[in-house]
Amino acid sequence: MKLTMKDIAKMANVSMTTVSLVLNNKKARISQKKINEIKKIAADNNYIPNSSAVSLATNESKTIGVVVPNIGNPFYSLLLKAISDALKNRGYYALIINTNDNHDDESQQVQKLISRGVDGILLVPSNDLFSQGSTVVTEFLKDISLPFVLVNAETKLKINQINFDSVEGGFLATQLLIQKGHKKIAIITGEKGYVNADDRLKGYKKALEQNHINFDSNLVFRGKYDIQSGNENITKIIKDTEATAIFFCNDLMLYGAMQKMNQLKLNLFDRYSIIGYDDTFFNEIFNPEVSSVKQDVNKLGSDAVIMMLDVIKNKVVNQSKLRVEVNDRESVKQL
Amino acid sequence: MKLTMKDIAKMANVSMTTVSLVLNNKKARISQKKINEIKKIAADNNYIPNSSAVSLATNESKTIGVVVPNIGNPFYSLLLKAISDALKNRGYYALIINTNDNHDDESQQVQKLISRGVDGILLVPSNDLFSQGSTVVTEFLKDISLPFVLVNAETKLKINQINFDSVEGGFLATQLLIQKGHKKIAIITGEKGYVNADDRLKGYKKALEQNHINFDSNLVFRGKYDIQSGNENITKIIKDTEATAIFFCNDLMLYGAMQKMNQLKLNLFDRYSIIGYDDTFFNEIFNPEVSSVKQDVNKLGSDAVIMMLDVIKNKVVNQSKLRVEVNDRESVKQL
DNA sequence: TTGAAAGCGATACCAG
DNA sequence: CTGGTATCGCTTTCAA
Repeated sequence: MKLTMKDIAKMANVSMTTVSLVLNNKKARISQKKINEIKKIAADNNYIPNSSAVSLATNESKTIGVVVPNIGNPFYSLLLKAISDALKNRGYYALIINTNDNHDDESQQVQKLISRGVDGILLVPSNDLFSQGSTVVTEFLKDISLPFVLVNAETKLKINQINFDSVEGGFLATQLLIQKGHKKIAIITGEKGYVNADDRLKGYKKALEQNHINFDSNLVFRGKYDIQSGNENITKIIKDTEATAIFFCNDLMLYGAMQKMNQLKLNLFDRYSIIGYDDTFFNEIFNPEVSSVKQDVNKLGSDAVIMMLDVIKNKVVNQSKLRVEVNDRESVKQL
Repeated sequence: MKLTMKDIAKMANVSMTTVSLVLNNKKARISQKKINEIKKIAADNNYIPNSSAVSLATNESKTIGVVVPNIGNPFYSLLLKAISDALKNRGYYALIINTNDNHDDESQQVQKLISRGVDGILLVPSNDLFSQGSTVVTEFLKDISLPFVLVNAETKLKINQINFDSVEGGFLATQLLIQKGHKKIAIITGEKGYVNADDRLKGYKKALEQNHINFDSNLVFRGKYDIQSGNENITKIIKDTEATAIFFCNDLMLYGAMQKMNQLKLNLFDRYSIIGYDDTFFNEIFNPEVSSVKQDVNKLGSDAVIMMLDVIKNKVVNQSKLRVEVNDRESVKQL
């Protein structure tokens, strides 16, 4: 029983063209009288345009596909929130796909999104993808036959991408620890190839170097950016190192370490100076409040959307790198 | 340059009908030879069907609108993950809208979703809606001219809905505290009308009553289910009550209270027996690990999706209430 | 200032 | 087994 433009045209005794013009506020000089009349009929009958028809005719869907590795992870969920709000404000819809950090699924879903007729794709890539090496990454990305923006990851390819300066993040975090007198600094970064993991490690090394501290590969640990990994790695750090400080390359791993320490009836913060990464809002509920590298996720999300729409409109290639800063709270203490 | 069915038909020297039949695997008895030929052409040329056209012709979009109050909140983000995974597994897409717990927006977005041509809506309502009273709720819901399922909230209306038994949750939590000898139990529930808030309070009262403990309205506090509210209410509880235990009706408020106590250099868990609600995974990283009412969010999400598809298919009215349980860890101690 | 009609890319009914 | 063709609801060009 849904009302169509044709119905309205009939009711108003005008053509469909006129109705279309009026309802889309086109600046065709239709008499004010008709305009009012048509608008009233539409409103009274609660007319709702059929967007499939609109899409078919205009060849655009006002929909952006958003591919995310894991909605459950606080970092991604906040990013998603920023993206979805930014899209909404611009009259776009977000078709959101959760890949569970599985590249096969990711790849399949991207294809489906394309077929689904989205105008573009915001791709927040899985760690699984990057850990497969740059050949796979390149192959995958160049197969995407639609405007897309790579979000929160970096490649050397000439494609649209926006991300944080992770080298800087790693550097700043390490620098802070060094300033406070630490020399034996353990780092838990992401597994080989994981998104941003190597950059954060690079920043760590750079800070050591600038301060003439020898790099010790025994202080480098890797995890999957999840609670479990924090759990496992803290055990190794206690057992195998003399570290006085730990740099966790994401907060979840830090929480995992806290958990483990609690189980062992030890206090993570008494034993080590700690700095995390992501500045998750949970950090401020602890005692001491946890210092962390702060990335402006809101900006990442909204800038990504802006870039996406720009790409769709102007067919340009954009690259953007956002600065990060350290939110120094209480968990880093003078040695 | 995109390939259409027409093109394929031409290339294969058959009609569009045949192509459509073949590509959709309809059981029309087309000769195997042609089937192979057509499929090969489609594959070789990387044919991608235009879904707007399909939707227009079939009048279904394989898309479900999902309206959520706040993606950033861990409870909702986990629910969203469950929903989006369940939809994906069934070949549906999720059009996700974040309303920032604002009913005006919620209402607008639902209308847009309808116009967008979704097949149905999963509505996880805002607290803002329910706090406006049942007249508004009723008006709003009965205006939705599309199959929809109300998720994580309850109304007396004869509509599709799925939620947790919050009376039971309130009861179980309180019961546990009473069993451990507590009689002065403060409760921080949601503000008047907030989703599930009154049910949890009802369960609290029921437990008191069954144990012949007088209800004391001075022990009842209300918040907005966020960190800030926990912050504010714990201050009042310390100052104005002699409570020995606190029942937080969601974990975020509990975290807020922890934060405040840390700032005051006090320990929440030393001073009070604590139980939360939602069983957020963060609960297990604390010392002591936090007891909490556990709701199976995954099941809520996937059951909601199943119900949604059932509703679309069979035009029935479903109602479902999921049981909850208490995950008793370490934060409730014998008095 | 307004209308007729040609698409957009599929589906599905009806013939043959 | 296969093909013509109307149809879905809207946009847009061209004429009037």
